[in-house]
Amino acid sequence: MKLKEAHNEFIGAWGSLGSSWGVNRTMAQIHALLLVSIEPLSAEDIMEKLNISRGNVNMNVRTLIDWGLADKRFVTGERKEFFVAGKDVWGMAKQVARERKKRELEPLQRTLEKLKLDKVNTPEEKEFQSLVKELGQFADSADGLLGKFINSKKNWIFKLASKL
Amino acid sequence: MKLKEAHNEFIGAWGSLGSSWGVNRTMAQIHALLLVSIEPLSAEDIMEKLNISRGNVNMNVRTLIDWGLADKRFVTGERKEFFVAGKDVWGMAKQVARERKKRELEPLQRTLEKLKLDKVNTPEEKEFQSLVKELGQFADSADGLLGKFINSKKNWIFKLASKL
DNA sequence: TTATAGTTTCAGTAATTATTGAAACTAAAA
DNA sequence: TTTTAGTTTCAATAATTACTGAAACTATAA
Repeated sequence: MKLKEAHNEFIGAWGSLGSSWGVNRTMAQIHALLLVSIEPLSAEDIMEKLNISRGNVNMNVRTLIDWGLADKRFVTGERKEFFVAGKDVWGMAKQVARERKKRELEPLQRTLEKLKLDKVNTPEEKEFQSLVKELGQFADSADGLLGKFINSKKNWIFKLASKL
Repeated sequence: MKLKEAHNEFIGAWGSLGSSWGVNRTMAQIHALLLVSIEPLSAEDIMEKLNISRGNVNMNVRTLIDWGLADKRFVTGERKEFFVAGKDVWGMAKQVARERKKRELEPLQRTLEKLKLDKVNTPEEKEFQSLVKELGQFADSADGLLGKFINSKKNWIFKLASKL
């Protein structure tokens, strides 16, 4: 496979995977494009290569920056902004985990927290209470585990995987 | 908080959380409704309580069954089908993990597998190759870890979380 | 058989989410 | 200042995804 071809495959795949990972297609494609580019790219470069509008590039690049997956880069002698993606897969995975923890796990925990019944007498009330409690315990463990992951050093996951 | 109120909160929350968990809102709401019901519910019960159409109930209940999150239940003396959700949070989490592994991780692994370059000479080619390799290693570890989780016994996650 | 109760499918429609493109904005340089 | 290069925002529109409702189907009972 030629490099160009592989790049395109990769960008396409990353884009369509993005949707199942909770990231929109364009954002994922821009990320992929930045990942495979050695040189920083300008908004225009991205517009051209992916055939998308300036507004779209702007919004999604901003989100990538918010997620910590890309950075602005000023190139000497150039007035416009350029962008690069962090090439460190480990750091990338941690950033994604951090975002998902925030968007998926934490709202669940907050909601469960609120669901306290006035009284717990009937079997239905008891069952509900224990459901909420179990879900809460589970969410807390998952949260703790993700937290460890996010603050871990490189290779943690490898070590962990081999330890089990 | 009254039981009814708590039920509604829970159903609403589970539904809106569903979307960020990659499950559509109705499917998540049906799941929540079944979770809080002691009695098995018929398609009609679900239609009424959630104000949705028969077709919608049917499709989403089927998906819940496919995911292993709900089961058909025949009630003696009744001709129609009733549905229940597994109340075991642990089993539920494993099912969700299994689905997400299938939908999110495995396609990534398959794609990365294909991205082999003919030759690796230029710095760009080298960088691309190492990116793909790193992603692959990472995906494999994550896959392994999830696999362990899916086949694990209850409390594995608690033990794991406390071990770290 | 035919009637009846219940389930499934799917074309059309509605709701949601992503994208465009042009106008408003900001800042550097002439 | 004014001009020019570049960035950001957002209303309008397109694309995607979910839902409805009615018709087709299946199975039991009269």
